[in-house]
Amino acid sequence: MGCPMAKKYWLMKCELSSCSFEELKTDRPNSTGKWRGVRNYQARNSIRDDFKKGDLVLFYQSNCDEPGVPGIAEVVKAGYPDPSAFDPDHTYYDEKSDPDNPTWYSVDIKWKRKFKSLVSLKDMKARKGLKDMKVVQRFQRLSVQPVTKKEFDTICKMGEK
DNA sequence: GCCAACGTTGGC
DNA sequence: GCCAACGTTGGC
Repeated sequence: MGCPMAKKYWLMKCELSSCSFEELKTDRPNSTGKWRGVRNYQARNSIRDDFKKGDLVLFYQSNCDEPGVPGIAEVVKAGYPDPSAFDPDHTYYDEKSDPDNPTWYSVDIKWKRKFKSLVSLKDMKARKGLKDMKVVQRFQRLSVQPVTKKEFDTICKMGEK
């Protein structure tokens, strides 16, 4: 364990229709959104094991005219069981998830900063230093992806232009 | 709205 | 435990 307090960086995808970056800021108590309904094991593992309070998140919007990253959010609460999996009335209910040994996990993220301009997927693809990012690769559907500090910084710089 | 990729499901 | 079928994702 070299540096246990080191911040981690993430990219989280969200469909524009279900939660825009603006909504996170203005429509959520304390500008904090509860990330529910992740039903993918790889993403689950990241959320359960690797997310830490204070980690920074690139908020990526998919399924819209201009897919891209409008800004940054911060992890405020990490790796707790996803309550929606235990609620039979909820869209994301999963009868196989046991409250004593939950299958699915949640994370809370807080709106932090909006870029001057959207960093679009197109721009990210055009940038050589970002070509290893999962999100620029075609058919990469994983909704929670780790990002390096360098990639994170590059995107911040692009957004502040 | 098309369609490629890929995760999940379920029959065997 | 293989693998075909099916559903979902998401850029275009």
